Amino acid sequence: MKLYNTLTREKQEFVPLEEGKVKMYSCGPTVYNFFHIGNARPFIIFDTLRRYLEYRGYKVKFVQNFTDVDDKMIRKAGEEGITVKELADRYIAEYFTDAQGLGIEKATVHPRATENIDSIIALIQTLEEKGFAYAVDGDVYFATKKFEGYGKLSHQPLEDLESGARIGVDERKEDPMDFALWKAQKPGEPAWESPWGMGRPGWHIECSAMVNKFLGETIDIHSGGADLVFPHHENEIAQSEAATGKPFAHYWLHNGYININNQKMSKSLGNFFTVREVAQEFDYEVIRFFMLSAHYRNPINFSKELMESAQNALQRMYTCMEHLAFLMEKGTEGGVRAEEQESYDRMMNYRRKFTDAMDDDLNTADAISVLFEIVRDVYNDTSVEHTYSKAYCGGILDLMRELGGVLGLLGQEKKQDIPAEIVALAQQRAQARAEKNWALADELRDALTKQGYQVKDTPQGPKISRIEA
RNA sequence: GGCGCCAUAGCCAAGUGGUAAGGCAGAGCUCUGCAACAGCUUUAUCCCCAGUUCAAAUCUGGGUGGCGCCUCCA
Repeated sequence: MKLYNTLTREKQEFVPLEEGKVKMYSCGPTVYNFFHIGNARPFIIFDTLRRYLEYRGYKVKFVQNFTDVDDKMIRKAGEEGITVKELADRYIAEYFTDAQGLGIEKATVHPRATENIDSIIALIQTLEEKGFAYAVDGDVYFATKKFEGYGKLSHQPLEDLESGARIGVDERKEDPMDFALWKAQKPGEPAWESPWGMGRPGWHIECSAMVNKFLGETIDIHSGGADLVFPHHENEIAQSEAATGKPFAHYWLHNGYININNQKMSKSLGNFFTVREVAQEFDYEVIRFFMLSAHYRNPINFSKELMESAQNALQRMYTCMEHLAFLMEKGTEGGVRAEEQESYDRMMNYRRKFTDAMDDDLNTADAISVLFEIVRDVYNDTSVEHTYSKAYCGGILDLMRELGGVLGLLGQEKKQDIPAEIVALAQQRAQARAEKNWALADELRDALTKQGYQVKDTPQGPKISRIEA
């Protein structure tokens, strides 16, 4: 499998540190609000990477943190008149609601910054002892000039970063590029005891500390949004490698942005959508499908039209699965028949095409197109008028579930619970139709509609479904 | 100023040296009591110019047009 590594700027064959195992860390959300669709992209992408690695047989240890104390948290908690912890608890719960909807599996560990203060302090102390950090008035800063590799991820020499810096220079810092590891407490802020007095961790240090605590000094894959390359990930490398003297992460993966009308999504432009609000109009799965329908490193636009397009595309897959399920139900026992074998083998070969796509830097767009090729082949090779073996139909259906499952899709084959009286009405209508009593049939359909159900006469017989509000 | 990305049909989007995947929408057709569903068919020479090559969307150079990072940010 090849992965594009931001560190080397090329696609590289993935070789884990330890055979058969993968240690992976992804930067999680700051839990001060519902997460938006821009946040959702890395969650979905790297969940998919994790699923694929597991599909390939790797044992994956995946860690994703929650940043549960920072300036935004403190401000929001103040606005709402609750504690930072209450705010964090609330939005961590909301995170899991949306994440579950999106088919994002729980990480092996979801550490919270505030529950790992000890590790954070220990790491800062190590940096201080080794001369990479200095304390000023209860703040502690990382001395970027002391770390030789600074800039290797963003491929920018320190001088260039400095000359481009637009930040207001804090006079107490030895260098404009130095960043805070520990921040002294300000009145009313949550704080923890430390060798430098009461305070709280800076943003970057928590990831370094938690990677080290839960995964070790060197990990395989570190991922996040493209905007984290600098300064966040650059700083993580500096902190971790300065402390351990060892490589921090072998592969750095970054996903592209989501834009709204080619504009970056941002609060100041007011053009952002939370996953929660989009999910009111579209299924969570549509959001996931949309995210995976382009390569993860490309920027993508978000719009209602594109979501509708994704919704219809996804429906095509489910319809095909229903078609297969119908054929299977009336299928014959025993194995795949001789006359089905060629078709069956051809279908199974798509598995290889699918993994080839995924092996190529997680080309989910191509992988999805393979699924559609299967759909087309299914319709070419089968018809509701014929009978096939259960093994043949079921085999293809399972293949679609298997490959869809790798993408975290196609797991929603819904069996709607239709009340018995509704089913009875539909049966009466079917009877009326059989007797060509169209008037009665239409009357019964109206009755069903009144009760909130619609019936469609498909080649597989009448299909009842609840009318969505 | 430094570093980088992108430009493929109405829309979305793969492909990155061998003669343009896939999806959505549209159109036509099949099916059909009606309605709806569903299926099939169908739509491009790849931003422009020059070059390398037997062969380029794919490589090189030059344009043009978008965008991002360098500041909290997924």
